[in-house]
Amino acid sequence: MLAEVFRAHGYAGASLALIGTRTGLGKGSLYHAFPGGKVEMAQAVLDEIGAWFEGRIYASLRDTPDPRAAIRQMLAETDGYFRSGRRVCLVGAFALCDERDLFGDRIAGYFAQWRDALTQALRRCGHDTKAFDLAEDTVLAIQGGLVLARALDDPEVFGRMLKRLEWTLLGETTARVHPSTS
Amino acid sequence: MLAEVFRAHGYAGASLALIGTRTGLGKGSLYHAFPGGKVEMAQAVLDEIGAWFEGRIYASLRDTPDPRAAIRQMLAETDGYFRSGRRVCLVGAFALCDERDLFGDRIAGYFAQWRDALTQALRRCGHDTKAFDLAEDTVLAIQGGLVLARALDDPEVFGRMLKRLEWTLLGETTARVHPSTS
DNA sequence: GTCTATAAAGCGATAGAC
DNA sequence: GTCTATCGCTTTATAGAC
Repeated sequence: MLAEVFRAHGYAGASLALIGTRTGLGKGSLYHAFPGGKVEMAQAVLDEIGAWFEGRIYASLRDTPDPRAAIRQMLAETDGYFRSGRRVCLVGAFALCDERDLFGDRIAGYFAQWRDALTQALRRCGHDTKAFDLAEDTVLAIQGGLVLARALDDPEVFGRMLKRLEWTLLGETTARVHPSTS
Repeated sequence: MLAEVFRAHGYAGASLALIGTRTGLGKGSLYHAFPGGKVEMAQAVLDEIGAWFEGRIYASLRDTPDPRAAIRQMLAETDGYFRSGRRVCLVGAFALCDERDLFGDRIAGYFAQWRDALTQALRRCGHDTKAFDLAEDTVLAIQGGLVLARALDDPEVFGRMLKRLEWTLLGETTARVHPSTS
């Protein structure tokens, strides 16, 4: 709920008045829950997002005995989380415009953990030397897909990108066919 | 100059006081030059950016007799424009956080023109059916590279992404060797 | 714990002198 | 064309009643 206000309006655009309206709480209640004010609210949201990705995506990528299944799960969870391109990545948005300095460590951690967990999974399913490059390119493409989908107001950009990722990460030893080559 | 203030602080964060300081002009002068206020200033900046890319990148991609040279030029100009990953894409930032509705047509136009011009160039050098997908993936990767480079505070992310693009777009029929496979 | 009232500062924008 | 002064509004944050 709190996260959605930041997602929809950005850090600067999410005024306390707006947050109060959307959460149904007065400023007194908000400052009681978050004595640090707006900065602490955003930090809590970023921590919540980080925990969600850790539990649903990163952990499996690092630990599962079936890395290919974990990668497939990553793509499916990513599609669901970002509502197939209709939802913005709050961490990416904070990195670009809003005071990156305030949340720099959390922003960097979110992306570094994703990249490193995916690198591990890729190493365990054949992509030895290319694992890091492939992981970096994947995390980066997801962010770019969200930017482009929103800029063009066309969520299908995001879906096409995920399909290409599926092919790149899993397709070469799978029965699946790349959509652009079928 | 005006563009740099928006780039560094976002639309919401670029207050008129800050703009006045950086440009060395008072509010009176600013409103004389831009009667529409802050919205008109941002529109002028977006138009200036659009014209720059049209002249330096899009036009060559569409019209040159040597599409491979135009693509190489695109990669070089892109690297230079974004200062090898140290500079943010204002259009991408506006698309994500700041009032996208105010500048939606300019934002969509920027990316659509880039994608379509690149599609034309790719069609003329062998990538027939894959040209659109490849162009979309390229534009998207550049944006993602900027997000990730800034999030991780590591400009080299952008350079590695450009190298991979060079390989994907031009490498297969060229003597160049992909850095991650050499 | 939640509310209202309010403080102090910053915002975009305007008016008018020069 | 550039400036200063100012308007009206919104912002974050606090104080204190209940």
